[in-house]
Amino acid sequence: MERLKAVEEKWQRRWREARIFEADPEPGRPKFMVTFPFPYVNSLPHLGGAFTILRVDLAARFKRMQGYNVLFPQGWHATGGPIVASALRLRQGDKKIVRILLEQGVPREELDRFKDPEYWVRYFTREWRRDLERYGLSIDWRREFHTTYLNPSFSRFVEWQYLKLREKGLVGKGSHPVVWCPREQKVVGDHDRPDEYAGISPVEAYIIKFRSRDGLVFPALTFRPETVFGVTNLWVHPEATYVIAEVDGEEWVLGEYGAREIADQGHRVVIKGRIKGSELIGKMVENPANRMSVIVLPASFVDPELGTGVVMSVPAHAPFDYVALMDLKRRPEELARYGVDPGIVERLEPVKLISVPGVEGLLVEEEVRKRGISSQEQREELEAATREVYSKEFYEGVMLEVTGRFAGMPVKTAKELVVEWLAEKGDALKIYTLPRPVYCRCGARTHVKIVRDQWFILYSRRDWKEKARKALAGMHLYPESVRKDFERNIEELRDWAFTHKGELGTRLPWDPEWVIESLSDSTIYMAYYTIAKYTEHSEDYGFKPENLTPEVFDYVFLGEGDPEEVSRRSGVPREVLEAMRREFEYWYPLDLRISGKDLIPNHLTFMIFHHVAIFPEEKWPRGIGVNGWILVMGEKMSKSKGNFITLRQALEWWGADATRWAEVMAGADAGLDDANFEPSVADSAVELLLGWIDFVKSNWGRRARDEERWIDKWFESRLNSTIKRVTQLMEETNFKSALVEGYYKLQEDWRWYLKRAGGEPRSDILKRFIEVQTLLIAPFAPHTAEEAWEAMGKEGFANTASWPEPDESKIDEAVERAEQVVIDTLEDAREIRKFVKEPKKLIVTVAAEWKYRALEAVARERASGKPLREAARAVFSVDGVDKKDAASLFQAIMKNPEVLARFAPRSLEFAALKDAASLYAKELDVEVIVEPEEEGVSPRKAQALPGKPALYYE
RNA sequence: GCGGGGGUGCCCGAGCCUGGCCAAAGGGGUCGGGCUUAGGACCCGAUGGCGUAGGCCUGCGUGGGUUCAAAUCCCACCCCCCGCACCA
Repeated sequence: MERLKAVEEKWQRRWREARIFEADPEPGRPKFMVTFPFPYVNSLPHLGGAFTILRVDLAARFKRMQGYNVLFPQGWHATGGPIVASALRLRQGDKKIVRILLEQGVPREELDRFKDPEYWVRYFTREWRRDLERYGLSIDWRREFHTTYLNPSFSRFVEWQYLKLREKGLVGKGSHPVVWCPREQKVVGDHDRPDEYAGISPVEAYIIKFRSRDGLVFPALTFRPETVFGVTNLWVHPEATYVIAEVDGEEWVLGEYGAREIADQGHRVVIKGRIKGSELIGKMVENPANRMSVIVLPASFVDPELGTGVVMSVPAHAPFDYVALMDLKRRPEELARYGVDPGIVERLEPVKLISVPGVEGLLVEEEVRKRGISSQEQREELEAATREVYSKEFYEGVMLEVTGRFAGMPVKTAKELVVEWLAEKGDALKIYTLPRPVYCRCGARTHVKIVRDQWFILYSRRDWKEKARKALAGMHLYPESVRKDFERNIEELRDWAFTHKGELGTRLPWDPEWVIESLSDSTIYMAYYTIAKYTEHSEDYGFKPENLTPEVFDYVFLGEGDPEEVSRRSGVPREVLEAMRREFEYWYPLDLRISGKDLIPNHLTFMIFHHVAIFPEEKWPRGIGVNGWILVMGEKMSKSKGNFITLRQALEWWGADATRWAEVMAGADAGLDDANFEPSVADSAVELLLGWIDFVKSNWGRRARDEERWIDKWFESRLNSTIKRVTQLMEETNFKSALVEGYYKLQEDWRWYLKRAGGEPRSDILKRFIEVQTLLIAPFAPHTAEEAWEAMGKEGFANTASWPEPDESKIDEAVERAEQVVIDTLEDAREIRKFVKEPKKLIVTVAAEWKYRALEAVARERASGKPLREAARAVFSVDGVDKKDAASLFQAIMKNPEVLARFAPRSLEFAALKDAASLYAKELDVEVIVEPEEEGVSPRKAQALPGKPALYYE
C-alpha cells in the first residue's frame, strides 16, 4: 500500500512539473472540453462526488490519449444558504455543527473562524483541491475559481448574464409561496430546519366561509371544497384559544396561527380579541353552498395551530369527521357540558354526495372498519384512511344529486368549479398552507408566506423552450436513453424564482436587495472557465475585476464591439481582451458535461436553456453524460449506517489508483443505475495494480519464443478486437464495461494464451500485450500506468501516449470462434470424464466436411430471417448427401441450435483442436487423438457437429 | 397521483434493446487441491438437484401469454429506490 502511495506521489509531482494538464488553445488541433458541475463546498468530498468526477477524469484522459487538446477545469460553488446557515448555527453554539466540523478534520482551535461563512468557503475550497489532486485528476488548476461576491470577477460575469436575460425579456416579476419564519423574518429552506421537517412544502388549500347569524365568519380550511355539500357541522377544538380578527373587513374567528398565515398572504388582518373554543360550540352557522344551518361541535383531532383551526365536517367522505361524529354520539354527556342538546347530534347523519364505482355504501365506513379504527385518537390509521378515500374519490368519484348543478360531474372537474362558484359569491378563497407543522431551526413555528415582487426566470416561454429542444436534439447524450427525460423536463419546466435574500451569492444588478439563487448562477459558467485563467489573476494581466464591464463580456463571448474601443472604455488591456476571446472561441462549445442523475431535472436543463438564450447556436453544449449515485456495500452512504467514506479516507486506505479502480468497478457506466462500491474490491485492486507493475518489470524485454504457433493468431485477434471494443465503450463513457473488457477479460485471455502456448508467449506478442494493457488501464490507474511505462524505459508519460489503435488485419472472427470451440470442448470433455472410470484415451472427432457445408447453408438462411425450422431444411438440398444423413443432421440442429452461432470453418476447428491436443492430454490426463469424421475410428463419430466435435473415451 | 430507475444464483454483479452459443460472464465468499515450516499472497478445480457419456429436472419478483425456443418479447400484478421546484 505504501509502495503504491509513493508511486502516486512521484507521478503527481512529475505531472505537475511537466504541466501536462494545463491546456492552452492550439489553433488547428482538435480540442475537447469536459466538465464536472462544481461542488458545493460546505464539507469534504466523499465517495459520491468522487465517483462522478472520476468519470470526468476518465473521459479527459481517454480523449487526451486520443490526441485531443483536452481542457478539464474545476471550480467551486458557495452560493446559497447552507454555509450561511451553518455559520449561524455555530455562532449560536450548535453542538452538531461543532461535531461535524471536527469530524471533517478541522482543528479545534480553528473552530471559531467558521462562524464566518467566508471562512467556510476558503477552508473547504482549499481542502477539496488538496483531495482532488491526490486523487490524480487531470485538472488544469489555473482556471480554478469560486462563486459569490467573494469573487468579484465571477460576480461580474453572473451580472452580465442576467442583464442579458433581462434585455431579452426572459426575466419577470411575480409572487410565490414560501415557508416563512416569523421570528427570523426569512425563508426557511430544508437546511434551516431540523431534519424531521425536511421536504415539507406549501400546498394549496381552500377556506370556505360559514357565517353565523350575527355575521361572524367561521373560515373552514379544506383540501376538498367539493364536499361542502355534505357538511353536517363544523369542528373546533374546545380547549383551544381562538382569535376574533378583522379580515379584509369581515369579522373572522380562527386560530392564531391561521391569522398569521393569512396576514402573510395578502390579506388585511387586525386581531380584535380572543375566545375559547368551548364558547363557540353550539353556535349555528350557514353553509354557503346550500344555505343549510349547521352546528359548531367539539373535536379533539382539530389542531388549532394548523390551517385555520376551524374544520368543516363531512362524515360521509372524511374518516376523521366520521369517527369524531361517532365519538360524540357515544358521549352525550360531553355535549351537555357545552350546553348542546344531544338530540341534535343524534339526528346528524352522513350525507353521501360522491359515488365511487364498486362501492355501495360509504367508502369511509369501509375504510374505518377495515383498519379497525374506533377513536379519533388513532391518528396514524386515520391519516392512512384519509389518503385512501381522498385519492379514490378524487380519481374515480362522481358527484351525486345533492350537489345540485355539479351532479354527474367527475370529482376532478367539480372541485375547481365549486371553488370558482363559491369564490365568486365571496364565500371561498384559495390559500397556501403546510400539510404538517414545520419548525425553523430557531425553534419558531413557520407558516406559508406569499413573497411579492419575486423575480422569475420565464422558462415557460414557448419560444425559449423551442430553442432548448433544438439544442437538445443536437446533443450527444450518454446514455441516449435519458433524452426523453430531458425532453419532458424542458416541456414541463415552469418559471423559476431565482432570487433570495440573506444568502451568499451575487446581487441582482438592477435590484440589489436580491441575491441570485444558487442554481441560477450556475448555468453558463462553463464559459467562464475558458477565460478564468485571466480574470482570476487580473492583477497579472493589468486590470481589476471592476473593469469587467458588460461590454467586455459582450466582446469576449459574443464578439460584439471593437476590441480597441472596448479596451479603452473598460480598462482591460486590448491583448488580454483578444486572448480571452481566442480562448473562448477555441474551447467553446463545451463537449461533454458529466453529472449525477440528480441534476437532470434542474441544473442540466437550466444549462441548456441559458446557453440557447445567451450564445449563438455553434456554442451550444455538445454532450451530457449522467450516472447514478454510489452506494457503499449496497446501501446509501450515511454516517448512521457507518458506511460513509470520505475521499480522504479512501485515499488513505487504498491510495488513488485502487480507489479509482474500485469506483469504476462499482458501476461507472453511463446510466441511471446506482453503483455499488465494495471496499473488498479496493483491497484487491491494491494487489492487482502492484502485481501489474511487477509483471511488467519481470517480463518487459524478455526473450521468450520466436516461432509461430496457432494460438498466437488467436491472441493477436483477441488483443486487437479488445482494443476495438474498449475504445467504443470509452467513447460511450461506459467505463466499467471498458475496464472489464480491457483488463479482466484481456487478462483472462492472456492466461488462456499462456496455458495454450505451454507458458511461452511469442516474444513480440508479449511486448505488445504489455504495452497495450498498460495503455488500456492508463485512464483508470494513471499512476500505476506511468510506473509501468517507466519500467519499460519509454519516453514521456503513459498518460500522454497514444491510445492503442486496433490492427484490423489481425482481427479474425473465425479464428476466435475456432478457439472458442477448443475451450468449450475442453469443458465438455471434463464433464463427461466424470462419468468414465479410468479412461486411457480420448478421441475427438471433427465433423465431416459436408456437415459444415450444410450448416453454412442453414446459417445463411437464418441470417436472411427465416425461422429455425425452415432454415434448417436447407440441409436437405446440400449436394451429395443422402436423405438419411441429412435428416439426422436436421434433428441435431433442432436440438442444438447454438452450434449455428458457434461453428468456425472446418480447417480452423481442426487445426485448433489438433494444436490443443497436448493441452487436453495434460488437463484430462489421457492420451488424445483428434480425427476427421470421414476417417474416424470413434464409435461416436456420427455425433460430431460443426462447432461441437464428438468425444469418446476409452 | 404524475414521471423515472430497479427486483438475476450464498453476496455483489453482467446479460435484457437485437429470443437460441444461458444453469446464466466476472468478482467475493465457501469447499477441495497445489505451493509453503505455518499463515498470507499466488496458482488449479468445485460451488441448484439428479445422473457411470455431453442428458434430465428446477431456475432470473409473481401470475398469465406469444414462440419450435423466453432471464430476454407482450399483458396484469406485487415490492424497493428516486424526482415533482426556490434546494444544493
